[in-house]
Amino acid sequence: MSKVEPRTLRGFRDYLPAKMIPRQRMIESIERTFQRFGFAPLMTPALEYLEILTGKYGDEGDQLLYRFKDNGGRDVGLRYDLTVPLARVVAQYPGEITLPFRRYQIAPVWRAENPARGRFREFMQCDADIVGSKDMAADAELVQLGCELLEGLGVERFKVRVNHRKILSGLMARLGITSREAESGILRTIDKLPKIGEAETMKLLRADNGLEEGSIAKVFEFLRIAGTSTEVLAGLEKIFEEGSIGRQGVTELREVFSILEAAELSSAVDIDLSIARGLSYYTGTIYETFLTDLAGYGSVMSGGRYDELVGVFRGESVPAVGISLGIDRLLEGLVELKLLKEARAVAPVLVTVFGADTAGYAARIARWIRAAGVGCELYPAYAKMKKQFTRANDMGQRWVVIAGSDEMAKGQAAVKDMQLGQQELVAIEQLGQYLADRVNAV
RNA sequence: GUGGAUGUAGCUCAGUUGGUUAGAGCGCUAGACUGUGGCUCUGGAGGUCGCGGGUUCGAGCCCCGUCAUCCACCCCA
Repeated sequence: MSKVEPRTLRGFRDYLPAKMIPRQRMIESIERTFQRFGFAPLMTPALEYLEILTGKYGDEGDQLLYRFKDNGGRDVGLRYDLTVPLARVVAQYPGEITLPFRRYQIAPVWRAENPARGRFREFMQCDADIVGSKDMAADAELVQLGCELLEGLGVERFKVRVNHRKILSGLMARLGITSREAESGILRTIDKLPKIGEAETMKLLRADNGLEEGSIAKVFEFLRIAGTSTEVLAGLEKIFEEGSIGRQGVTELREVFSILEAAELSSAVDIDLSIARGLSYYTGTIYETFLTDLAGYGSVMSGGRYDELVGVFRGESVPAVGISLGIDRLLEGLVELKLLKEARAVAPVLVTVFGADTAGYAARIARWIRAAGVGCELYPAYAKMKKQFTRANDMGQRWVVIAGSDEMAKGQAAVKDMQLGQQELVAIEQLGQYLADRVNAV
């Protein structure tokens, strides 16, 4: 056989143990948080009929779908997110799903994007959604969940930025914009404000979006509304007439924030009127979350309300809100911030093996240690002690259990704590307990 | 997808106006230390100079193509 060049596809990555161990721990933490909030697990296939996926993400999104014909000639696509499959499931099993339905799903999604820092073609999303509630209690609950997800991962410095589609629609109504194209063009320009500044934004609004001075003034009257959430809401209320669509958005956001404040969680949450979100299915609140210390890095967690999406599959519309954490982007972000300690070994204990004469004794010791619930690796070859110690050191294993012929003769093992540099002789029947006490104390 | 930059050992990089056998640090490995890791010292292994073509007596260096990576735009988890 000719040699095949080992390589991975652009935008796709291998996760070696040093990354995979912390990643798996993150996923476990996220899953625990989801369950603590009463969300139930759901799994759906990676492949969907293409028609399920198309038309849900906007023109840009459609371009980014991985699509092909399967072996039977069917048009299929790899899922682009976990929200559309959820909407499909809710519509497909009306008899088996009790509304409001709270589910979580942790699974990879695929987007044929141009890879960049923190952006991949295959990445894991962690989604939680509440389907079947139109009330802001659900929106607030998901924001709270989002904050706790990040806190549970040890991320302290982040900000959830919240906006509302109806507020943006209200602005469009004030500008007399009716076409969806013009609207998304303007939103795209507005979205750049934090990056390019006011003067440039004005230029673009004039040049790219063809807005008149009066309209530009209205956009900035809107964008300059700043301050605490209470102040922003008050400012918006002055702009939007009672009964207008914009006013509805303000009222809903006000409700979300009053719940967050009462729950004492509003400090990590801000209103940001420039957040637009590209996915076209959002209809209400929208969220994007940024790491405070990585300005310019993409959103690590986002979501929003999509009251019309389920209706696409069901006829009657069912209101829904969701939030999605991108674990791979977050992981890379934490690596950049040096907040992630890479770990190489899963088991904290290494049992030495010197030769055929003591291998059986070492295997028996390892069995006892494992029976005590302690992760334990048996050195997989006959090697010099020095070599085995070096490995334990490199792997970050704190305890080395020496099972040589001297120990075997006495029914003992020497346990060395690599961190303290101290060593003790322990009878093997006490070894499991001895190590369990120490490992659990860490 | 568009524009710009980069591609030399496992990693970070050096490599003078194209000139014989391509270097350093770190890492890896063996030993100094014949039952003990981290520190130190000594030796060793490891490179189709991303890949393909061209110019040249001669290419890591110049030209073309290609692939990959990074940055910006775009968009987002």
